[in-house]
Order: sequence, then structure tokens, then C-alpha cells
Amino acid sequence: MLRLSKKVEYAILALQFISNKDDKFATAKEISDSLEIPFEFLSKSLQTLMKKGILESQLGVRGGYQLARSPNKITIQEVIVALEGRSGLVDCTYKKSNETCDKIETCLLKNPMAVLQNRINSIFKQTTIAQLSGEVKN
Amino acid sequence: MLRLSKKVEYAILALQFISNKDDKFATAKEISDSLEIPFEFLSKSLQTLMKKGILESQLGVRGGYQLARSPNKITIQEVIVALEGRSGLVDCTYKKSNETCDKIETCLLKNPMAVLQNRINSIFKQTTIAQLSGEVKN
DNA sequence: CGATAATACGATTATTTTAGTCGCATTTTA
DNA sequence: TAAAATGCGACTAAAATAATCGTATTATCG
Repeated sequence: MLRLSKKVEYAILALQFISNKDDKFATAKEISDSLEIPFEFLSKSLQTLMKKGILESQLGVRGGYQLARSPNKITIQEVIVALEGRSGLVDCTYKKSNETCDKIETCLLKNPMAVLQNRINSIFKQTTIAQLSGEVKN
Repeated sequence: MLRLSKKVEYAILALQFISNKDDKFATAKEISDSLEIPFEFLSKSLQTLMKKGILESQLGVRGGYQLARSPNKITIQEVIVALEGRSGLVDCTYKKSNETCDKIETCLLKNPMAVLQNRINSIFKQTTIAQLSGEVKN
């Protein structure tokens, strides 16, 4: 509950790892070995991050992944959205406007939850990969 | 992902309902009918909230539930903790101190995530049932 | 050119968590 | 003493998450 999925958790660790390698390419194998993360599982997340423009990949023999931009420009929010799609505290806060729930008129949850959601999102938007590796101040 | 469970969602709605009934007892049946929530499922949550001191119950025929204290003294955080037990963004932020994960020395996730967790918790601690029914300001 | 080391990607399976149900016991009141 | 309620444990169902498998494609190096 209110837990980050392994997909996101692994991805953040991997991004830190890649970030620390700096200019060289990091291979999925190398990352999964170092961090003891299932290779196939990690690979798919890296591929997703690539498609979303967070990572760049190089195919073939000396290939691998590198950050598409500076780690202080990559927020956790982006990583979450990339890997999970948009999500909300309650279903109705991320439903498209046309699929309204049938209790919409009387529901006392949607608006206040949307507010809380925004506050939480803003925490994730403010936190970058670079910050995580350094200290995060409270 | 980062979604409130139905248990918590229903419980919050139920607490709002009970709060609006004021001094009278609200029965689980009444609540589940009004809010269209599965009766048995809701009942268990209400019983848990009772054991945790958020609700008071009266057994027998004219029985039911009422708030154990004013709705502005009941935070969402309490409801979440009551129903889910403590939870964290990543496993290690809620593991007991003795069951440390084997990557503890090199892990770059635990401390920063604990910080984010605290920020999120503080949002939930600041939000009461009374506030939800009124407006929640951003 | 061909072997090898890498990513790309869809399909499938396994595991865990969440949601919901059932049955029966107990309590209280009218 | 019947009826209306909560209390509680065991069970089942469904959904989400995590992990695996198989195979195709791409690029480099010798």
C-alpha cells in the first residue's frame, strides 16, 4: 500500500548506477549483476525508459544504456509515470473524464483526494535522480 | 500503484457517513447500502477501526457504530495505519531494524526514500475526516 | 564474413496482494 | 425468545505485480 513497485524501485537504482558510470555505456547485464536484479525484468524497464526518452540505448556489441540527460533533470515522477502510467490515490482521480463513476454526484472523495494526489506528485516532481544519490533534505 | 486500497477508501467514505449522522449509531448495513459497498468487506474494516479506537460500537438490536472522537481529530494517516499496518514506499523503509536487507551497506535507496515517505506521511497526518467533508485547500 | 554480445519485444507463467464471501457465534433489545 | 445487530476466522476469487522464456534484430570485432 502506497508502495513503489519493484519496476520503479529497480529502475531508480539502475538510473543511479548508470549515472555513476557517467559517459560510458552500462549494459543491462552489468546492472542486473551489480544490483542483483532479475535481468529480463530489468531489461524491460530499461527499454521502456528508453522509449520515454529518459535513457538512450546503443545496440550491438559494445552497446548498453546511458542517460538521455543530466541526472538532475530526471525526476522520480517521470520514472513513475513512464513505468506505471498515470496513477492516483483512488480510481476516480485518474479515470478519463468520460468514464465517470456512477456515484460522481454524491462522492465526497474525488476532489479532496485529487488535492492530496497533487501534493504527493509535487514531492516526486521535486526529487531527481541526482538528489537521491546525494542527500535528500527533509 | 500509489493507490489507496479499497479497504481504506471504503473506510474513509464510511467515516464521513458516520460523521454526518452525528450522535446516532450508524449500522454497517445502512452504510454499505447507502455507499454501495460490500457489507462483509466493510464490516471487517469497521471492526478493525473499532479495535484501533477510531470507532465505538454498540452490540445488539439498536446497535451500530459511532465515531470515538470528533472527526477533526481523526486523520487519514491513522485510518491507513489502522487498516494496512505501517507501510513504506519501498520494503526496507518499513522493515523492522533486525531484518535488514543484504544490500544495506551499498543501498542508495533506503534513506532518501525514508525522507520522501515522511513527507507523504505528513500530508496524510495533516488531513482529517472533517477536512475531507469540507474543502481541502491546496 | 561470421561469431558474439548486446538490445527489442511479445507471450507466458508464477506469485503475491487485494477484494470479496461464507458461516457461525455472541450480544442486546423489544 | 425472536430479531437485529456486531465479532471473527476461514475461505475463495480476482487482479496486479513480478519474473521467465523464446526469438528476432543489431552492431562490433577479429
